[in-house]
Amino acid sequence: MLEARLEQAQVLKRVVDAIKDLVQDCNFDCNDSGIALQAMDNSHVALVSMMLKTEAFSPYRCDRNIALGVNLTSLTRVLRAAQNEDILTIKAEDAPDVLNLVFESTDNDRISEYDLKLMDIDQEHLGIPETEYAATIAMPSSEFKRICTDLMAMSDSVTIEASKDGIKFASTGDIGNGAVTLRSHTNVDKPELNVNIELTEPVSLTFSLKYLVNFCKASGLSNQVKICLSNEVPLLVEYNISGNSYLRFYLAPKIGDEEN
Amino acid sequence: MLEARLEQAQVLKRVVDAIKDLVQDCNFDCNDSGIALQAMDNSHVALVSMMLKTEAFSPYRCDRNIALGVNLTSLTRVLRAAQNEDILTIKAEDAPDVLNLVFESTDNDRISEYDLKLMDIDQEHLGIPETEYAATIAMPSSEFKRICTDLMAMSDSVTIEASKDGIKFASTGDIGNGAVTLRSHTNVDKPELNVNIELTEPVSLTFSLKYLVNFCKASGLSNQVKICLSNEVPLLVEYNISGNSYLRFYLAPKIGDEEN
DNA sequence: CGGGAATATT
DNA sequence: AATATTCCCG
Repeated sequence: MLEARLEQAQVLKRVVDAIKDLVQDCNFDCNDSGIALQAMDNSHVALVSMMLKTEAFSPYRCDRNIALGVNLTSLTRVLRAAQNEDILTIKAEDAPDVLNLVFESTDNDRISEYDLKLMDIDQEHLGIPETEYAATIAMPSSEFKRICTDLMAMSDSVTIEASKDGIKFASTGDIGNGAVTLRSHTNVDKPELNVNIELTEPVSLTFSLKYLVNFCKASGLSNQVKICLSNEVPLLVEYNISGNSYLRFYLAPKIGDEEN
Repeated sequence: MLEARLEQAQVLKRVVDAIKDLVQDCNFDCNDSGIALQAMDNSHVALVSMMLKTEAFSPYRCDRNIALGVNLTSLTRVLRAAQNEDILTIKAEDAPDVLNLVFESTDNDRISEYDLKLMDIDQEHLGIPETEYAATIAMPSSEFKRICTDLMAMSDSVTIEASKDGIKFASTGDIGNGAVTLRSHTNVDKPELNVNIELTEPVSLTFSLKYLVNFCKASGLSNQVKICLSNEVPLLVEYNISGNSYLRFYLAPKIGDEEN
């Protein structure tokens, strides 16, 4: 059986909220190293990869590998009933029909318990190759969110250009064009504001802003976001969750002249 | 060429926000004394007049007269990308296709740069006669805003009556009627709360509240608002911006029995 | 003063 | 349901 206790229900709420518009149904793959999720969006342009390691839970117990096939819309509905500060325990049998979620409020004596029906989902197994990226940018997640929503006002696409001078997000649209440029920046007092750019070669790629804005729903998970780019390869946007856990989004670049 | 640096992007954000629902497209007329804007609303009931003198900028440079024809909805979209505390520099060539806006964040190393496409707009040149008003009222802009929104709950119109006793805003509607009366009032400690009434003869005029509520979006520009009235003449509502700069709204009175 | 959250609205 | 606005916290 599976039993995993999450100190902050918020973490799962945010994860699910950030991916529910991309993926309708998906498996939560549970084993003795934690809970993983991988799924492509309907149009097969974006890929979501979540890993919640055992350390994210206390305690964590998973006797054998289970795939929990969940409808994310239903899960969202259930999670809406959890306060952000609630303690969330998820449980499932070894061959489960339902996923059991228990919310305990920290302050008052309320316990909410939900059973969510599970479904069988075909595993389209997704091998994600480890890539050495030409450019790796770490920046405040709020800043990335701001840039994406701001540029969304100009266009559907953004060209991300990483060079030794910095990283430039640029969009061109009907009413004009816009660009935001960031330089590496280290703030000793507030490391969460750091902008760090590591570059082996210059990169310039164009992406759909709609997807990027969607990814940014995960901003609450972490102060910082990591953006990895290489030519001809999907962009990686990564939010770290306590410890080695993470929520990653991959997005294929637009090619050719789509970049208007 | 034009190059004008505004210490606080907020000022332009607020100006544009206050007029964008009245005017869709208008010229920013730039010359060596500053940047001016005059436009009537679609129904030709209200007139907006903005003047940003050179002193509002540092530095300010304008080699020759330029009319920058701007779609205010597009400009609003671009300005939304500016933080209130950003330093805003606007630039244009002598015969420009685009207006260039640069936002520099004060703290971190972000530079956002936007080009907004310009359009040709026919100058309907508006001579605004200098008027000696029968009544001139200065009051806190927040107070004026409150009165207008409160009375909006009763009616579409407000009758403003200035007499030696004070100024009275009165509305009559289906559910009843309401009136707010202010007297001159000097507060030594907090001059921004002053109410000052200067009167050469009593005045009573009726105006559309919808427009007045709209004008009040400019309240953030100044603690005080100046309201000038004369019989048979448009109302003037003026917000001062640092120095001699201002945002003025003119509104024709309702006539006859429309005043319900 | 700015950002996030909660709320009201379309 | 998504967005715009307002309130409150950091």
